[in-house]
Amino acid sequence: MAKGAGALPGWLERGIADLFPAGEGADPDQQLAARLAEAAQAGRPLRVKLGIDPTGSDIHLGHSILFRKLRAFQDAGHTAVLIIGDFTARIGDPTGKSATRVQLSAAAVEANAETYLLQLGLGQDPARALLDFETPGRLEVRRNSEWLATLDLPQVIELLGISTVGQMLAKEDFSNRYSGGTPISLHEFLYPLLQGYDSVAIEADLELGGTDQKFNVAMGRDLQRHFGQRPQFGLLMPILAGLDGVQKMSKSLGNTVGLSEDPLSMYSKLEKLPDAALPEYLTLLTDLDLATLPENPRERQKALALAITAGRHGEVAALAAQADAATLVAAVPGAAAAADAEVPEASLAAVNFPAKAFYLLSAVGICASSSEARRAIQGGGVRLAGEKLADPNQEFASAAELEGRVLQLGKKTFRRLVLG
RNA sequence: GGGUCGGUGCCCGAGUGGUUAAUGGGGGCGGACUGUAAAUCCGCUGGCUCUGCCUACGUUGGUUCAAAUCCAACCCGGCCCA
Repeated sequence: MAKGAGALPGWLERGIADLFPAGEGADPDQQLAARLAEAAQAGRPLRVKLGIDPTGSDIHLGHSILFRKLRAFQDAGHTAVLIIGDFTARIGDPTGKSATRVQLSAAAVEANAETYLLQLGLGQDPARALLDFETPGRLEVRRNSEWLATLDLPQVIELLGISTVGQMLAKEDFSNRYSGGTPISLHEFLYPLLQGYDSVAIEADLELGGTDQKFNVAMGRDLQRHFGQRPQFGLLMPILAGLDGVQKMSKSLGNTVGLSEDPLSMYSKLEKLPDAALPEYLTLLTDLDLATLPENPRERQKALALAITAGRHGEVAALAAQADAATLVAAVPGAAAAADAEVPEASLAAVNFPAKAFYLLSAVGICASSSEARRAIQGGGVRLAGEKLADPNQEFASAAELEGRVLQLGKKTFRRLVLG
């Protein structure tokens, strides 16, 4: 657990990877607990900064741990300042990237920002929303183009003067790339400075981030000091491992659970999470008390999947997903079971009949290509209404004979064929 | 800007004129096993309504019966020098 987290409330301390500074004594500039006490006494909520880079459009569970922590601050009466990095997204955060990021257009960034806010719960039932959009004073949404777009060259040079090449190269990512011979564009050096300047612009008391953000958060402290402000605290959360339990959760690695996924896919992905990742997931993504959970890892997987699914979709939907997942997976060869369960539908409308089996699979979208479908069938991984398909060239004369039947690929992909 | 090395399929990485859709590894998918997992073993892994036809080795041209492999120009990157 983080150093110096002694007198902190449980909601704050849960799951954190790092908190700094964490000095001794009761100095409100060195001890977050003291700062919280000071704020409570003055009746002034802390300003808790979280920056998001609107570069992708789907929020997944990995992102949500920061939002959960931010929400916890909101619920404790503090002000969440959500910064949409619409300006910095156009530079591209080099963090964790082996290569220079593509710069995004302003329009694309804006579109992404909109979908982000919707996924965070803008206009949603506050009970299910990730952030509290409703309570006055609990949320500010800012775009950093507000203050970054108008910086002039002398100001930029001032920012550049605050750090040194040595400091930049000390950042793990930059040093890896530098020593590994991967290009680093000069403008990438600006990113940590601009993110740090965000803290100045909004007068942050604390910045939330993943552990990969330590450098940037620390930079914010330097900049605030330079501009005569009290430096913020840095609160870092672990980077969530993906469903493989090894690599970080990332869309490009295909090991994510999206917040907007349907209950069944969310549940079924989570209930087979590798054992090693369970404690982390339970701590970071649920409020469950680990001490009271059953020891059996299988039971824990279920509890995890149920809790997270219920958080997004409600208890009823989560329980239904659990039941469906059980029927679908348990009864692999049994078609009858799968026939009752909630299964995503696939339309036969785009299929030209007569249709050969491999073509059907691709036309219906269950396989990415017809060649892939052919292989899947030859590999013995495809079932129609429970019957294994043996011949990729098997022909189906009309949609009528397929309607209502369940097409299955592997153990977990099911599609009910419908006419529409 | 000069010198030099290099750009191969999702990724890494072999291949330096001819059964090459292109060795191998990783990843992914499927099968067996299992706790629905992990580990392990096996198979598949460019596209196409596919007994055949397309498109592929940075880009564009060229040499050749034949090129990822040779030549030229260009684009992109590493390193060294400025």
